[in-house]
Amino acid sequence: MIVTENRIMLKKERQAQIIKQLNLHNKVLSSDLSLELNVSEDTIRRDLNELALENVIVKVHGGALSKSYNFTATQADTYAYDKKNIIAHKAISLFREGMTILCSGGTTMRAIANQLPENLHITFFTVSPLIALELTEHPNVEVILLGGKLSNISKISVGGEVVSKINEIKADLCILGINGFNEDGISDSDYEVVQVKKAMIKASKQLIAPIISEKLNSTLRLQVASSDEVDYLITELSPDHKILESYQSKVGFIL
Amino acid sequence: MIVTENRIMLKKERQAQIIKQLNLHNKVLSSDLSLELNVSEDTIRRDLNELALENVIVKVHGGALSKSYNFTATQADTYAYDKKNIIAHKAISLFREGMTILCSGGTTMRAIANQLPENLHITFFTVSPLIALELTEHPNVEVILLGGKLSNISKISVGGEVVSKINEIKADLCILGINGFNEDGISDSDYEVVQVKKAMIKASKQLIAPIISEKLNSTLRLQVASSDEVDYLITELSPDHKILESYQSKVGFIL
DNA sequence: AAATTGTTTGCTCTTTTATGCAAGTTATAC
DNA sequence: GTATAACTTGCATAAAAGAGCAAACAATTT
Repeated sequence: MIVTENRIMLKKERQAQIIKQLNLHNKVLSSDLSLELNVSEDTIRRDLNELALENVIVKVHGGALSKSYNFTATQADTYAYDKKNIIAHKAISLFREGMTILCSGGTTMRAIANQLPENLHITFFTVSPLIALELTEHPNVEVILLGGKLSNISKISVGGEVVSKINEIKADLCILGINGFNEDGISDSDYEVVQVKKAMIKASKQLIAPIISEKLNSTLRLQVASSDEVDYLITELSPDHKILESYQSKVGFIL
Repeated sequence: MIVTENRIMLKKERQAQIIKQLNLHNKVLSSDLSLELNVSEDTIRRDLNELALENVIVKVHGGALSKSYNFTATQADTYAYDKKNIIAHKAISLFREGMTILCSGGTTMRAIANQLPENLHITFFTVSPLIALELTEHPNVEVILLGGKLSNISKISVGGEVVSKINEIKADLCILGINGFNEDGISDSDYEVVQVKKAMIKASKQLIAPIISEKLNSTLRLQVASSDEVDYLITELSPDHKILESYQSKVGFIL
């Protein structure tokens, strides 16, 4: 086979190009990228979806925006917002007076922090400064912020300090912001983040996995936990929805 | 070389533009936006509706208003905002490549975090989750968040853990958010916060005290530091302003 | 080297989204 | 009140996204 003009580009390489473009212009159009990189728009879309799943970019109709293009403070798109509130409610139903809860970041966790009833006395340990701030709005909640190097992408504390600090904690519940989830369990794309999440799971009696149904059946590079470690899988769907069927035997409960 | 004529604007991008205009003018007209952004008024209306649904703007007949426009406080805020930016600039002029800076919270510190030039490589240690988040927007900055119990009022980490962690640090500069200041020095009202601030000062070679002039000559219950410990007093005023006269002999430098 | 397995890519078909236009309705101004 | 601008609703169109499939390719094992 003869490569006529352009040398072949590997997937990773192409995605790196996309990110480069994004850093440069803060936005990219799928159609432009398709031309520039000599692949079909389908491929570009798949790339963008992957990068969005890894939380590196923000995908929008027609292309993608750089993450720092942080305009709407309530980044939750209008319709996902409702779903997250449903999930938040289900999660909160598991909370009991006096509990100690360990949690990471993510928009779903943010919804939980907002919906939290005023009367509950709970101690939260969190690696997410944003969640920590939201939680301090509740007078009956004690917030312990776990410090460390702050990851630029995921905005949570990472590193050995955090992990060893987590190891000292004994929590009732662990709530993880989840990026990838399938029958095998929870996965993520950032090594540092995975270390922290693993420690969080180990430090807690029960693991709650809140996830929007559209993120189900997605896999990222690194394994965080197997599905049998998950005590509660919470989605916005009814527990007997057929999408969840394959998870019934894998996780503890589905809410 | 491919020059992408960006005639096409993504929806989110357009909505970001609208918000920008709104922040700038506090009100926008659908008709104006239609012309500026080259889309029909229908589209603008739909955008405004969406943004209103997300609670980002207030939609009215003919256009939209900025959310804060409803509170009369905006003017005063913006006014103080300018002063804080002046202070931020002066403070940043003391920053050097490779420095380690220890900082607390407060709106002035926030202005500093925003104004920070992109190219500087600095390591920040901070007890403020909010400042930490703002700092992560700068790619060349390393942010170490100091964890601990999060104070509901001051929104910074406090407690023995934080203090002992701070004692392990050796920083070049310490920037404190300051509530009370007079010829005797820095004072504050929260015991826990004072402990943290004292530790921060001890851990740093130089102490920077940024303060809005109107807060000068105020005293709070607890002493944080004497004025001769302050290396740089930074206000929005000219260093030779008469209000600052009585401080000339007390502190290191006045900027 | 051949066979097997899994990944990547492009194509088709269908569904969804974004946008503008037209017709009828409501609000605001004079 | 009436006129005008702004809004609503429904519809049409084009672009984009999603699902499923098969060929091409890469990585492994035999």
